[in-house]
Parts: sequence; structure tokens; C-alpha cells
Amino acid sequence: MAGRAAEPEVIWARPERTGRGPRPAYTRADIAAAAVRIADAEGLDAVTMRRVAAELGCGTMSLYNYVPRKEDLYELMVDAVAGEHELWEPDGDWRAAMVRVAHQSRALMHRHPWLPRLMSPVYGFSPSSLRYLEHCLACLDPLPAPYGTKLELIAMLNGIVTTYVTNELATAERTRSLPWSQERENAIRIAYLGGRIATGEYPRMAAAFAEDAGPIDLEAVFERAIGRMLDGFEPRP
Amino acid sequence: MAGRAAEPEVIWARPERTGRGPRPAYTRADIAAAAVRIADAEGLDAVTMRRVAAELGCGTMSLYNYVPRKEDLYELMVDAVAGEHELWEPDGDWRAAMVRVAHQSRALMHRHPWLPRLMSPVYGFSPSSLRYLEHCLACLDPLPAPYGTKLELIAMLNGIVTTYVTNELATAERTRSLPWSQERENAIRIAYLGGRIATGEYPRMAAAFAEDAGPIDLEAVFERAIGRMLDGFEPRP
DNA sequence: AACGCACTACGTACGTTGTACGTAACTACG
DNA sequence: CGTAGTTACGTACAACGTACGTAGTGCGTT
Repeated sequence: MAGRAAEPEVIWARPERTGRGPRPAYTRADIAAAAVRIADAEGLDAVTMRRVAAELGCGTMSLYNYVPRKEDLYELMVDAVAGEHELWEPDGDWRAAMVRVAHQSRALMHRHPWLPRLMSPVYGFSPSSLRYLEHCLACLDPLPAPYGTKLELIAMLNGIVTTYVTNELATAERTRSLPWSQERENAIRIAYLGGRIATGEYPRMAAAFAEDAGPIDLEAVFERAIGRMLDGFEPRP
Repeated sequence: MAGRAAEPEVIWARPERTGRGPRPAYTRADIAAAAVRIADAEGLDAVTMRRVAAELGCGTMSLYNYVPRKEDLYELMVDAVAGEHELWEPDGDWRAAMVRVAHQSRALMHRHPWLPRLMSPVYGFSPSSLRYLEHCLACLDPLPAPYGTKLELIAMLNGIVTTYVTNELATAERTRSLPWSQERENAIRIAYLGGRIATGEYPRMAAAFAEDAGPIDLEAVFERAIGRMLDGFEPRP
């Protein structure tokens, strides 16, 4: 009897290797790397059990020896790329550290555009995620606040980063599997929006679009959002 | 030739009724209401084309006369519940208005726990969404800032609300289709986390969990987050 | 040394999904 | 009045996650 799948289970709690039986042909890292490779190259929807198995060069059902459910494969992927976070020695400036963390996370999500979609329910229990969280807390040591507040700060930071990068990537990851281009879809949506605004039903939106602000600097928008958020945690004098 | 599906299309741009042909048996509102009813009662994963058709009492493929792709069905759903937003006459206090909007959105998402999952790529082009956006801008009239900033504020507000409610609902909507209870899954995850922390590898997380803060008041956490965010947009003296 | 059991590997098969396609009935416009 | 465009819907297909059964393998125990 191989499959124990009818129980809730945290994949990190099951040992990667127990003594008995033949040597597994792959490690979790191998599997995660294969899945990440596929997702990076072809989008998250291309990550199917069959496709990952093919990438590894094994039968589809062999994957289930390593990963009881597909959801757990996603956890492996998140953990793998969370490991790309650089964890440095804190230097006493918690604000600068949080800004740095935010930029790192943003870069990570741009490198792996499927990541935001897997982060919606907080998956933060994988080894790499725990290390990342502990590192954030270490960076926040200089902030005079209870841990509850610090956890709120980290949650808010992650939430904002995810939200903003999702918007930045917009339909990019979503349209990966569609037969038409992102530009084409965007053009059609913009055209429709323009038509709606032209009806005069939405005067303020019309004004907003008329307000010529030049090309939008997404990085600057992101930076401002993070700064505003951190303002709310600055110790009151 | 019935289906024109191989083109990018905004469902709101296609008229609900053209002159020719038999009278459609249902309206878009009927279809959206049916889908929302199913999602509310059985979770988003229960919303399949077959199930919605059955709920309406028609054949599966008849749905495609109204909705070219399943994604458009989602748009109908989002629009339907976005219409539940109460749009009042602004009274000059933009901060209070934004807090009120945030609480309304939060309540909406608690009433329809599947909503956050459909909001990740900003679907904000439906009629109700446009009305909502215009109303937010109207509330922000008293704020001395360019429209660009106001749009940033609204985006940030929506993002934070979505993030926080997603965390509040946590696995609630996700586990809807799983054969075990949410409590059981949570208990197992917490137990695992406790084990990891007990290793001493994560001293600050251990301290965070040891810090006895009593039961967490999620509404208060939410309120604080919104407040901190709005602080960042307060005009500087 | 040898036995047995726990494990790996994987082919087959089932149920479910979105939806392309073809056909028949119907109605407004020329 | 025809005819073109529309609605209705049954059939069918490809792709998905994964349950299950079987065969082979090698560690732990005797």
C-alpha cells in the first residue's frame, strides 16, 4: 500500500527519505526545480503532473511517491524560490531593511511571475519561508514594538508587494495560455474603457485619464506604497 | 455559426440582446445570480458550466450563448456582487469615507468568500465596478492631491482589504472541496509549526508565539491596517 | 545468510472539466 | 415571404487529477 492521501498532511512533516525500499530516483529539490523551470518558461498552467513527470523523465504516477497532492507540488515550488531570498546580517536600520526586503520580493516575483498566484493563501510554513520570516523579525529588532505588531507589519508588507506585483504583471501571466497576445487584449480593454468614459457617466474617471502624468513609473509607484505603509509603523514621538 | 470565441472580447461590450433570433430565455442577471448562489452555498469550485446550466434548468452548451468563456462568467459574478456596494452621498470627510468603503468591501467578501479569489487580476471594468470606482473618487474630492495619487490610494485600499480578508478566510474557502474539516487541517499545521519552533532555530518566532496577546481580534487588526495605510496619504502640514 | 515488508515505479482507467462542432428551431428585417 | 442571424442543446474530445493494482527492489530483522 503506497498512497496515504486521505489525510490532511503537511508535506514538510513527512521525511524525504525513510530507510526502507529502493533509493528514490529524485529529490524534492529536483522535482521543485523541474516544476519551477516549466512554470518560468511556459506559465503556471503548464505545470501538470504529467508535464512535470515528463520533465523529470519518469512516469506520471511516480510523482505521487514524492508529492501526495498537486497542492503540495505548489508548496515545493514556493519553497524553492523563497530560498532565493538573500538573508543578510541586520544592521540596525529596520526601515531600510524592510524596503530592501520589499524590493527583493518584488524582483523574485518578476523572475517567477506565477509566484503571486500561489501566495494567496499564506503558504508560510515551508523551511525557506520560516527562515525568511525569522530574518524579517531579526531586521525588526530595533523597532520598539511587540511581536504582534511586527508580525502585522510583515503581513502587510507581503500583502502589498503581492498586490502591486500582481497588478504590474496584470494579464501577463493570465494570458499565457490564451491564443492572442497581451497587447491585443489590453488594447481591446482600453478601447472599451475609453468608450465608457466618453459617455460622461464617470466625470472623475474622465478627469483622471485626462490628467497627463506622462508614462507611469511602476517602480516609483511601488516604492511610494511601501514608504507610506512603513510610515504607519514609525514610532510616534 | 454560433460561437465567436477565438477573439479577445470584453463581455460588457457585447450587447445583451440583438434584434434577431428567438428571445433569450435568461438574462445576464439570472445567470450571474445562479452562479453566485452556487458559489455562496458550495464554494467556487462547484461553479462549473454544467452546474450553472443545471441550476438555470437549461442545457450546458446553451450557456455559451450568453457567456463566451468561463472567465466571463466570473466577471458576471464579480459585477453582480460589486453591485451590492452601497454608494452614498459624500459628506466631505474623505478619511471616514475610505474607512467605510473598506468595511463594506470586507463585509462583502465575508458574505461571498469566493470573491477574493476572483479579484487577483483587477477585474475593474464591469459596470458596477466603474460606478464603485467613480464613487470612491467622489469621496476623495476633498483630498488635495492629483488623481494619480487618488487612484494609488484606491488601489492600495482594495489590495489591503483583499489581502486581509483572504487571510481571515484562510483555508476556509480553499478547504471547501476537501474531505476533511478546516479545524483538522489547521490543527495539523499548527502542530507542525510548533514542532519547528521547538527546535530553537527560530528564536524570534518562538518569542512571538510565547508573547501572550490573548485571542486575536481580526477586526481590530484590519482596522489598524487601514488606518496606517491612510496615514500615508494624509496631507503633510 | 536469508527472509519479509516497506518502499519505489508506473501502466491503466475513471470521473470531471472546459468547450468545439453540428443540427434543429425560431424570429426580426429586407 | 424568405433568409440570415440567433438560440437551444446533444454529442464528442482532449486534458486534467488521481485511485488502484502490480511488479520489482533493498534495508532491517532474524
